[in-house]
Amino acid sequence: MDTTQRTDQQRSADRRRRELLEAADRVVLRDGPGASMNAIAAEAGITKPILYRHFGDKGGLYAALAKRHTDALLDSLRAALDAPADRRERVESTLDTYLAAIEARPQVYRFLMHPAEGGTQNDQGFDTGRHSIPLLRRMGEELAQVIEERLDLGPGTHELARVWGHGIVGMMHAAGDWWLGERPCSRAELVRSLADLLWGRLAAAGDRMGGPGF
Amino acid sequence: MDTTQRTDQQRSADRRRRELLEAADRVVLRDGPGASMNAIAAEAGITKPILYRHFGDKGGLYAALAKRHTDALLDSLRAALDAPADRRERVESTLDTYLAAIEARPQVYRFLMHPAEGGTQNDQGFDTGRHSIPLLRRMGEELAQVIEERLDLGPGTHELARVWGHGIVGMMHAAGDWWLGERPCSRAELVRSLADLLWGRLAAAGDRMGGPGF
DNA sequence: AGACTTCGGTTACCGCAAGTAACAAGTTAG
DNA sequence: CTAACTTGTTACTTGCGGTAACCGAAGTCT
Repeated sequence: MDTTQRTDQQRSADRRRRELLEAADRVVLRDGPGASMNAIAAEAGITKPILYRHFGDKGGLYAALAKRHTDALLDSLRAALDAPADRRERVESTLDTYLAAIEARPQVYRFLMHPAEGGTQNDQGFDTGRHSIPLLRRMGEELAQVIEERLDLGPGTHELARVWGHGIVGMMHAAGDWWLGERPCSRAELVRSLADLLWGRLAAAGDRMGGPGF
Repeated sequence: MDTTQRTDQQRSADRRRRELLEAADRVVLRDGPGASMNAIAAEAGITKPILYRHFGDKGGLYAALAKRHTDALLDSLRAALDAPADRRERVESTLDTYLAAIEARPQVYRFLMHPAEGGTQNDQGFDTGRHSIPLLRRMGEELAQVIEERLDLGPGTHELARVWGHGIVGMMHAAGDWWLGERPCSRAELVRSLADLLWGRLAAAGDRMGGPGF
């Protein structure tokens, strides 16, 4: 049981793990987030206990699965966020990247936004707010960091950037979700509308005559 | 079986239904959204099949439960949205009302944002985006309507208002969720930061020196 | 009065999915 | 040859959503 051996075994275990994840991916994309462990095991050509040996429990598997997609999406978002262009263009391009991703693979998206699913009885001692979707949290933090790095907002920049990061991500997510369901306009129009919102067009708009101004 | 009889029965059934809902409420608030039908029935002093007679299935019960809270929250939001004050004040008051609500009763909030929970295998032919939380959708539509009624946004007002409605609600939700978990600042500060974001401070902020402007 | 429906309710069950225990190779080390 | 470890299995337990079938106490019809 020397070092090289150990490494070999771990290598093999990692390869196996990746195979299992790919099988799980296929099943989840086919059957939705309610896919059973049995089904996943069958797709991978093995049986349940092996899955449990590798991932602990269903949550572990789903977390691992989510991490893959989350990382991938975050990478492309980072690219859009880092492109050499002015601020507005970059914001629009980031929004568009996100929307294009959820448009292209709605099942993945659906899975990422739905991961909790308390099978039996899960965490009772809940932290009053920890249930948020990991992907959203990560995107929020990431954006917050970018904002803080690049914008000069005076004192309190740190907190402000974080609020904005999570807020903007939430805006993008909710609008995207609604848009994906109803498809009321093109992606480009949606991007433009959201960027307009962030650019303060809500505050600048004139009141409609008749009632008190909004 | 004349009309009065029928009415009496229905009245009684409605009262019962309300009692059951209140029991369910207590259990869900105590045990979280994973509360079992057995537990709810026990809390109500009866057994499962009665719940099923009243609500069809778990989804029905949860939908009824969610509707109560959703309606209540929407009422208070409407009040804030309709108050006689200028636009910025009204936006801030609406944000604050929402945040105060989720702060006061995080369990209710948690439940409202989590209602899906496909028990067995549910809707497989999924509409690619219909899984969003009903409360968020309703809030988004409501806000969209208010925006459209009161703001003059030129051509395309209707679509623009809806995008903004859902986007703003999503911003509020995500930021609130994050805030509730980490409590990085006071509610008032959060409200101010979000309103600033909506007022275009992101676009107006100066670049930090060193990198390309965000 | 006595038979007949009709509530409000219960027990006992089905099916299914998560998770686990216990066991059966095959492989490598000493 | 045996001991330990990896990889896999079968078969089980537990718990939940959901349902079928039964039960008793009312009111109703004749």
